Amino acid sequence: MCKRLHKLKKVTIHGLAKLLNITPSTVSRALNDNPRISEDTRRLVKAAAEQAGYRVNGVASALRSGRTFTIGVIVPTADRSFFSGVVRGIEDIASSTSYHVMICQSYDSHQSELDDIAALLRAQVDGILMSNARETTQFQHLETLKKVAPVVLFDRVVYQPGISTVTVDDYRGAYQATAHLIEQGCTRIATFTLEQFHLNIYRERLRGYQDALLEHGLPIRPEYIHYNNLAIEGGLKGAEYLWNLPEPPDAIFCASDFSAVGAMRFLKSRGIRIPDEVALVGFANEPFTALVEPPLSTVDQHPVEMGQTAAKLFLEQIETEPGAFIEKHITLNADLIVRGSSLRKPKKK
Amino acid sequence: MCKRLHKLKKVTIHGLAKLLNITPSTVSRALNDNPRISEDTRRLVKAAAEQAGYRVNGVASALRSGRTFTIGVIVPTADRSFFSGVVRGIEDIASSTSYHVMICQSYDSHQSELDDIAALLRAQVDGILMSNARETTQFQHLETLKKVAPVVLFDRVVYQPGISTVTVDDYRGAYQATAHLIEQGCTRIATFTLEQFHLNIYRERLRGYQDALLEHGLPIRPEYIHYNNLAIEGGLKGAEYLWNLPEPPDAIFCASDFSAVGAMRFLKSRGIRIPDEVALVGFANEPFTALVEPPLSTVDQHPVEMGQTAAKLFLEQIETEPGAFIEKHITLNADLIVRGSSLRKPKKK
DNA sequence: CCGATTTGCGCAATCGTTTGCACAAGAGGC
DNA sequence: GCCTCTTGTGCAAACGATTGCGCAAATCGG
Repeated sequence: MCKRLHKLKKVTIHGLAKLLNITPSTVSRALNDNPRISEDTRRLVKAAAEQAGYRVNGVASALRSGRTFTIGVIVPTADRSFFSGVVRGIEDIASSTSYHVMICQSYDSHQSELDDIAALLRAQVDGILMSNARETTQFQHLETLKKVAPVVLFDRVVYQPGISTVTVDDYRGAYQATAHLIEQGCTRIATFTLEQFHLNIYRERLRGYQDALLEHGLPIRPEYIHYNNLAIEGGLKGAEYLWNLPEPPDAIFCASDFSAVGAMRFLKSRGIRIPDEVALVGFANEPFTALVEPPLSTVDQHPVEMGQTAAKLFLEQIETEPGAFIEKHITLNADLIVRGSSLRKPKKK
Repeated sequence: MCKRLHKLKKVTIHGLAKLLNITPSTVSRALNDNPRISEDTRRLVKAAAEQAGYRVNGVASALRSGRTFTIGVIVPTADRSFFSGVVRGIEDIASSTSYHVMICQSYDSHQSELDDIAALLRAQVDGILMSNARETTQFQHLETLKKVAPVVLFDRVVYQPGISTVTVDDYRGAYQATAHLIEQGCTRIATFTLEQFHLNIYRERLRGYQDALLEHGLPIRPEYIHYNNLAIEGGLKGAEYLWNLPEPPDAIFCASDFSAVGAMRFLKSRGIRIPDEVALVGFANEPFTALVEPPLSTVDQHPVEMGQTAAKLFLEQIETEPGAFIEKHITLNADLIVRGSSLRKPKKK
C-alpha cells in the first residue's frame, strides 16, 4: 500500500548522467568539486544540474556518507524566552555551517527526554544538544548516549567525562545579585529557589547567595530561604510566607524572574514600596523584566550566546577523533542588570 | 578522506538476521508487524532486537520509503514569544504523530527564506510550514514549492490555490479593540501600524480599525494613522508625533504590543495618565503585557493553537491524494483581553 | 487422497549518493 | 620510442531498510 505519497519527476544524478552521457560517479564528483574531475566537465555538469533544477537528495547522501548534517536539540519547552533564545543561537551557528536543527521538547519529563533521544537517534542526527528535564535525576541514559553521538549539555547540566557543557556562571550571578543588595543597604535578604538539588543551576545560585551573605558578615537565616516552584504563583506564596514571619526581609533574591514578579504583585497588593521597603532581584533577564514597574533588576544569562557556544562545541567535537576528544566546560559570564527594583541609592559614579 | 566520523558497531536488520538465521526481509517485516509473519518469529525478532539494542535507521527507511517524517518550519525568528509559541504548537502535534520538526529562521530576509526552503527540501522534509518574511513581496517561490511538498502558511500568509493557511482573525481583533476603545468613551483614536501592505496581518488590522470607527460614526483622520516599525522605539516616536499634533488622540490602538509599550513610556515621561487621559490597546498578548503598569490590553493570537492547527492541516494534506486535495483557510478567533490600560469605566454588569 | 488455497519466509531489486579501485589516454623523462 | 606518472572517468559495491514476487510447506475442501 505504501506507495510514494507525492510522486514527482525527480531529477537525480542518474538523470543528469544520462543527459550528459557520463556516469553518475562523475556527476557526483563534479558537483562535490572533487579535484580529479576536469574543469570542463565540472562546469558542464554544474550547468546541467542548475538548468534541470537538480537538488541533491540529502537522505541518500546521509545514508551513504553517514552524516546527516543535523543537530538534535532537546529543550524543556520551546516557548520560554530563555530556551527559545538558546535555540536561536544554535540555529544561527548551524545554518551558517550547513547544519540543520531538529527540535524536541521534553516538557521537563524524564520519559519524554528518553523518547526524544530515541527519536533523534533514529533520525541519525550527528549530535545532540540538550538541557536536562527537571524530572531527570538519573543520568545513565547520557552514559550510553555519549557513546553513540557527540553530546553537549547546556544550562541544566551534569558533568560526565566525554560530555561538554555550557553554563552561565550561576554562582557568580547570584553572588553579585546578593552583594548588590547588601551594597544597597539591605541586611535581611531572603531568597526563592527550587528544592531540586540535582539541578546545578539552583544549587549554584543558592551557594552564591549564601557565600555573598557570609563574606559580607551577614548571617544565613534558614527561614529566609523559601523553596517554591519559581513561577509567578510561587513568588506570590513565597512573599506571603515571608511577610508572615516576625521579621520580614528587606530584600529578596529570586532565582527566577517569574517568582520575582509574583513577589512584586504581593508587595504591591500590600502597599509595600519597592525598592524602598523591599528590594528585588530576579534571574534570567526575561524580556518582561525591563517593562514591569518598577523595572526588575535581574541577571542576564545570554541565551543566544549560550546556544551559539553549545553549537560551536559540537562542531569542534565532530571534527575531532573520538579518541582525541576532551570535553570542555564553558562558563559564560552572568551579568547583573541593575534596574529600579533594587536601586535605593544613586549609582556610584 | 571522508571516513565515517564516529564508527561504531551498529546493529542493523542484517545483523539481527544473521543472529537468528533468517533474512533481513523477515526481520523488517516482523518489526513492522507485517501480517504475513507468524506470531512466533515476530516475538523472537522483537526480543532479539530489544536485547541487541537495535534502532531502525530512519535515514535508510526514509530513502527507501520516500518519507522522512520530518516537517520543516520557517519562522522569521525563533526567539519571539509569538513564533516560539507556534513552534511549540507544531512540535506538540508532530511528536504525538511520530514526526519531527526541523526549524529555520528567515530573519525576515527573503534570501534567507529561499535558502531555508532549499535546505529543507534537500533534507527531504515531508512538508513545510512557514510564515513569510517581511521582505517577501513576491511569491513565485511558493508556486514552485507547493508542487514539490505540502505547504501550510501561518500568520503572515498569502492566498494561493493549493496552499492552506492558518491565521488569526486580525480584522475582528482590531475591530473589537477599536470598538472597545470607543465604548470606553474615546473619540479620537489613533493607530500604529506597519507600512507594508503585502503583509495580510497589518492590512487586516488597519481595516478592522477603520471599519470600527466608521460603523460607530467616527471619522477616519489620516493624521491619526502612524506608520512605524512597531518596535518599542517605533511606539515612542509614534507617540511623540501624535502629541505634537494640534489635537492629540485620547486612545491608541497599536498593531503590536511592543509599540504600545513604547507609547506607554513616552506618555509616562510626559506625565500623561493611562487610561484616564489616553487609553491603549496592543496586539499579540506578549507575555510582558500582563506585567507592565498599567497592564496592557491586547489581542490574543493563540500562537500554540495556531501551530497545532497548521500541523494538523499538514497531516491532513499528506494523507490526501494530491489530486483530491483542496486547500483550507482556517481563521482562529482573536480574543480581546481587556486590562488596565484601556479600562476607564467599570466593567459592564 | 488429490488439487486448490493459504501461510510464512526468502530473493533480489530499489531508493540516490558516495567512493575505493581499475583503467585508458595523455604527459613527461631519458 | 619505451616506460613511468599523472589525469580523468567508469565500474560496482556499499549505506540500511522496504517490498513485489516467488515458492515451498501447511491447510483445507470435498
